[in-house]
Amino acid sequence: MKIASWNVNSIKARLPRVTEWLQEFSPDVVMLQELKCIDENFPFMEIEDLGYNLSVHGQKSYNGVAILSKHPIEDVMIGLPGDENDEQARYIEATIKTVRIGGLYLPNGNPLPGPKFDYKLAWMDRLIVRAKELLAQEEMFILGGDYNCCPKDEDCYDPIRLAGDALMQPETRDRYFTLLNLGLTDALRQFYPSGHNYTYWDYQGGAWQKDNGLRIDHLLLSPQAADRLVKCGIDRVPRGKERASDHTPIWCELDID
DNA sequence: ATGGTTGTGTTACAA
Repeated sequence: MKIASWNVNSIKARLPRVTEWLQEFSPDVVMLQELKCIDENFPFMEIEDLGYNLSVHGQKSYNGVAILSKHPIEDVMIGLPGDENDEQARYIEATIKTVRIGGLYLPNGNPLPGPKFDYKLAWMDRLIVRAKELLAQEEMFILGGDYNCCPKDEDCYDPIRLAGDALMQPETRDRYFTLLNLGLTDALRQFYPSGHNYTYWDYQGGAWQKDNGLRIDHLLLSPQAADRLVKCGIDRVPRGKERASDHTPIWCELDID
């Protein structure tokens, strides 16, 4: 079963890129982030016509997450628990076959210090709580998406230049590594233990052409899912196309029916 | 070099 995550930076602007990629790559499950549209405006038909079921958690202009699946989507949970006043559409969780899938769009957190960075850290604390709850069930799960976190300096093309960015802060990294220390596995690093494996390139300054990227999209696996991990990779092809998202898909394959 | 790009939805804000 192929499971992917992609921050599309507007599903409406990206629909041609998304549909061609679904047909070429044929993932079983996809977590999408930054839909930038309300549920009613999501292009359901165009994606359902390709054989995908859909669960969408949209929002006007900003954020928005979805899960696509060739298999039935069950027990959908909208929103990350822990703050009833949080109205940003950044989390969706559902069960597909025997795997619990959590699709997330972690807050960017810039500028810092300030309320946006505080919100990011609080959101990460809530994600840690949710990860603990899922781990207690001792079943297969994946927490995937745009984490807006460069775990290490090697995950950034110029760590000096971006040292002040929220994606690089020790407080951000500490919380990311707390997730790993709970027992989650960074799927990509199982196959590419070190080096540059970027998933995001800024639109500005020819970042893509210069390979000035960041590794900020991650697939974190529960121990039961990691036991079935066959392969993981980053598909750079969509980033090089016309009208591309600034992110490109990350995917993994699990050995399950 | 205090800029640059893309998207939403109105011309400001987020990334």
